[in-house]
Amino acid sequence: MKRQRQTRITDIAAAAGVSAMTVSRALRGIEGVSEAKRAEIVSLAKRLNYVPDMTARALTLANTNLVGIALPTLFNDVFADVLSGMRATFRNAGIATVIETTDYDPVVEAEWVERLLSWRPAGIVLTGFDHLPAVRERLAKVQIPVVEIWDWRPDPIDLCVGMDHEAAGRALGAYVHGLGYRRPAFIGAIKGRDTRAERRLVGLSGAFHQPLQVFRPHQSNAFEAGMAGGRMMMEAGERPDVVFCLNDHIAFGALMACRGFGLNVPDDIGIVGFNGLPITNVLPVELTTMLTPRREMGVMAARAILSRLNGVSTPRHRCLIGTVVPGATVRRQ
Amino acid sequence: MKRQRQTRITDIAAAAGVSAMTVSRALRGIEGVSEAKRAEIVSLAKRLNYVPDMTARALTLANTNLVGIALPTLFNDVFADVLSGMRATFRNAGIATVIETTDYDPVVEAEWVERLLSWRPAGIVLTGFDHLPAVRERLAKVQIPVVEIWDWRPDPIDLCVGMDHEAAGRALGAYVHGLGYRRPAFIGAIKGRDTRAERRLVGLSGAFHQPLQVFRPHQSNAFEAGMAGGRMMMEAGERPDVVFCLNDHIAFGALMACRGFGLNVPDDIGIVGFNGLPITNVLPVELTTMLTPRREMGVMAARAILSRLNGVSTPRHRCLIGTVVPGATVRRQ
DNA sequence: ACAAACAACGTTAGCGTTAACGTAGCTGCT
DNA sequence: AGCAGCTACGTTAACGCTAACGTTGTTTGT
Repeated sequence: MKRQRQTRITDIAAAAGVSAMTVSRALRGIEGVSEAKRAEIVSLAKRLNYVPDMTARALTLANTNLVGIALPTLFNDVFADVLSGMRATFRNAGIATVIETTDYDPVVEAEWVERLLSWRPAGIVLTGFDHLPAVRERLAKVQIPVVEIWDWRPDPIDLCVGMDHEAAGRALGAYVHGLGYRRPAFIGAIKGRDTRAERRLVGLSGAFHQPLQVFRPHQSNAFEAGMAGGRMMMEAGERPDVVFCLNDHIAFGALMACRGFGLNVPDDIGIVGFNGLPITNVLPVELTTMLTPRREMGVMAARAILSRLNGVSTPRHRCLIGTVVPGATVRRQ
Repeated sequence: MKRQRQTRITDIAAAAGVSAMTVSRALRGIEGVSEAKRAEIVSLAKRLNYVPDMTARALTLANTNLVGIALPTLFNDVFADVLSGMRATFRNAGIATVIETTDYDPVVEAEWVERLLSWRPAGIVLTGFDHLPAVRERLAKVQIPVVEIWDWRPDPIDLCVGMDHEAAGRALGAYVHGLGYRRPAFIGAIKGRDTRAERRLVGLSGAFHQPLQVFRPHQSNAFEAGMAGGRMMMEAGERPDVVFCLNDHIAFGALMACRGFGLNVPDDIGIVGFNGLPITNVLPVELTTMLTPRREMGVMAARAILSRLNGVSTPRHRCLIGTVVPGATVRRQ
């Protein structure tokens, strides 16, 4: 369906009896137009329902104020938090954001990157480091700032603001190991989907000097996955004395599953979450977890891009750290 | 910062020794190019890292494949569900989506609409009916499909796919009233923020033939708001016999608060949620709630826009309904 | 054998906007 | 008076791409 012809800048120019350039200047607030004429043009533009055409503007300026952001999912307050900080920062800088969810699929991400690039974005934010080689190559060649967030690796495409999840797992594991737990388990998701979680698992193993017993429910919802994982754990042979969960929502589901089986937390089994989401503040028992600097991460990622856009130098790496939140779902020394 | 000069279609044309038009045809898969030449051009485009420029394409075609979607928040699985259905449908139709969150602020929405319109979108999706008059006027004039979702009203700007929240409240209230409850309360959010919730409240009052005792915690997180609301309720004078919550997450928080005060649910007090989110499947006691057709709503909203774009006639209104989920947080007859 | 039909291209012009440059008229100074 | 320096505009060309139309060479039908 062909779009209806919109009011153009020349229509206003004709109506006002001036040149298109004067209208352009007037509407953009650029000097070189008398105040009387500017007021007249602005009111005329409003009356004629004029809407500037960014596609044309982008064409002449060879530049847009768009930043694309790829996240794995929106069904996770973690990314909503990151996004919130990021968008607020970009908005204050007059930059519009375009969001995409990849559902943890690098192919979806790759297709999105191609689509996005064709809109000439000013910057790109990607979650994690699991990209197709083609994406890395493409973005390495394009001269626009790229930030990889949430995860942390030594070799970002361009910039990186994230967490060392292996170190986080190690820190959290060390804390719990220090409390005397010796038979750890892990409830996660489908193998290989969430690489960050897998790396935390590596860190946990390191802290316990042994591999963890791993349960991988396939439910897509975190609460349900947690409950299913908890049940798998109950029905497994050897019962662990503590279970680390991919995130707090899974931990909550696991907690409910354990209670359903008549187990006492933390006396019979310890439960540990990850992220420190608000739900932990309303649980019947305070969840032991690790608070992650999500909003801050979003803000810093946005600032990194803004620095690049303004030609200010910015460190290639930013490695933030989480904070262990001692709770009552593990027995304390 | 001026963007680096990208490979243009004419660069490829020069390299291949053909005209720009032939390259354009070859890359878009339009007939009129021999297979041999097309293959050569495609491989050349890849080698030269060519990225088509949508801003230029949109300019000539006076058309984009973008649909803008405004949602109040992403910190709510309801909208994540709606969005999921909508994006999947649009994606299958080859349409890209641009998301914005308004944080329930009509002013933010209005600013976004202006920004979006300047990108010449093919369609617009708005949540609810709380728009600035200027937005209604603007969108009524623009000849692009607009769908208002989630809520339902007789006078949409263009199209409407939603729920009659007053009727939903009445239905849910009638069910609970029928169970013998007579002193209803409501835990919501800041007054006037979520208009749909307010209209459900109206429906509830209707079903009970009396106004509800209303508690409005100010916490932004739903879990925390629920717990705070529950506490407010405990500390209030007259104790209700049943409390309706704005959504399931608030209901969970309220449930925890009630338990914290030593109350038994449902014997001492009934608790009712809204939406039927997955968390209800892992709660220690099955939550009485109303299941809302969120994903379906997203799919239908997207289809409505697609119909318009394809010139197919589509009904102006679509009114979906929720389903009462009888749970164990109210005593059953 | 010759026109008609067709496939495979090329040419032109235009989409709406803005950077860069040009120009007219006025002001103030010597 | 004459000129520099300013303000307030206008003109031109270009951004990258594609619709519409034009052109060439080849095939097909009779």
